[in-house]
Amino acid sequence: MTQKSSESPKQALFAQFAAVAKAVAHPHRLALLEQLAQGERSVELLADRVHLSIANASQHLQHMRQAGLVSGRRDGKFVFYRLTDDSVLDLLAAIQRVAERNLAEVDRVVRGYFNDRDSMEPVSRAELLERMKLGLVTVLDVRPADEFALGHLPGALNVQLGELERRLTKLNKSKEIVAYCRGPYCVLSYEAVALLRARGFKVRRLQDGLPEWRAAGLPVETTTQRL
Amino acid sequence: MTQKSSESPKQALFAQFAAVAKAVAHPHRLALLEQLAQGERSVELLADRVHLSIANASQHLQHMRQAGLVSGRRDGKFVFYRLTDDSVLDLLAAIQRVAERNLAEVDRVVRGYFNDRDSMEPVSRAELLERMKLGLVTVLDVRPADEFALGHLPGALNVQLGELERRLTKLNKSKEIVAYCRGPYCVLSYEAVALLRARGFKVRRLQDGLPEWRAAGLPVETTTQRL
DNA sequence: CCATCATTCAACAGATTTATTGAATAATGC
DNA sequence: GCATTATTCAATAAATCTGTTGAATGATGG
Repeated sequence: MTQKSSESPKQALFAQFAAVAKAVAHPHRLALLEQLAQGERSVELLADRVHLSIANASQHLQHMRQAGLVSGRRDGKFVFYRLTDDSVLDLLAAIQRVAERNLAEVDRVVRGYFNDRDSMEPVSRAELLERMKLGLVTVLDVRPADEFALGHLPGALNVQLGELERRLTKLNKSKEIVAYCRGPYCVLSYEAVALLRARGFKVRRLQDGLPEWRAAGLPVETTTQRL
Repeated sequence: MTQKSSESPKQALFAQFAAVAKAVAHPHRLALLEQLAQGERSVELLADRVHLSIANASQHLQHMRQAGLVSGRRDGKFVFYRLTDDSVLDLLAAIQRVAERNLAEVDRVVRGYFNDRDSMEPVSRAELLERMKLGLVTVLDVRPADEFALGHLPGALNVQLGELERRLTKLNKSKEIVAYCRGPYCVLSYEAVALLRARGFKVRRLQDGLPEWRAAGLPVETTTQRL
């Protein structure tokens, strides 16, 4: 982590860039970052969500802090971590894109969710915006209620995965549904799409999650609006 | 590298994404990728440029191939590697951006090249295009001649770092100079800017390198045009 | 088919990373 | 001050990653 200044500047730069890459190169850390993409979180909550021991989560967070990916703020007994920058979201999205395009294995995993690969094409932000204006789509937010309450796409319905089946009848079968959830990594939306499609709905998922939507300066609602 | 299918799909995805990140999380591999961003290269040439043993370079390349970052093609005795996809360029650029924004250490290294930090602001592709049309800038390509011959920005001058000082007098001091070289990581352009600025020229560097320019679908010249 | 060259493979030691444990620090409320 | 809670630190063992070496493979040309 500490760099020798004896190296050539070029090598020193590469070493620094590699340090950034290393900081995201671990499944647990990616999971932590996905959580943090939703907003500030305490160490305890993060550890719980990602199923890590507190000490381990703390260690990973510190590692990422050293690399400049996250920063921590102490408030009373708690330390709240957050992403330092929107550029971190870009990085996560870039990793996902490379993985999706290049890795047969990701394909295999994703295919487990979908019968028909072609129709899993995600909807871009721009396309969704346009179709929302025309009233053509039902926007579905599949995140937990507390995250939804803190901000969601305008007019979105919040239905968690577990409740989805029960509430199916209330969904308009003629409108296309667009599901979204967290960051670039959220798998909930994949699962929701798979479930709804199996029931005959026309569903796609949003390319990115809420953090990217927010980062793009698009409108976010905070009022709860339930099915 | 090989993944247990016993994991939850979510964990499996994270593991795959982490594998991609790991594949770029090493200074030597970043150096190799920078070379590959210029175009196909044989293992031997890569090993030489990055100062690695052949076996070591081969190992790193295979590692990256497994992660889907590069792909190899055999032609006679040689194996030529190339980036599988433009999405890899995005990933490299994203890493650099995070590092530049967040890491004090990168700052320190870069500052070693520049006296005056504010004026090191890079020029965006769009801005450069516009100023090129208006004839306001001299575009300077500081890559080796062979790379230049294979493609460069329209009207660019090719002067390598070593020759730069000798050819100074032929540069128009009233026009702004924009220097560029390889990918997002190329340090040559930083050095060129530092040198020229020390001589009183008005210089900035292009935000990205040639690969990004090409990937954006912008025009590339192949005729050699010398100072 | 043999010699040569480019690349890959296999095996090993050395270095780095990770998860776990238990102790240390920091802030709070009584 | 003292007990409690949240987080960090330190030490350790297990796992993984790196670079080197020398041998194996694949392709070419005589």
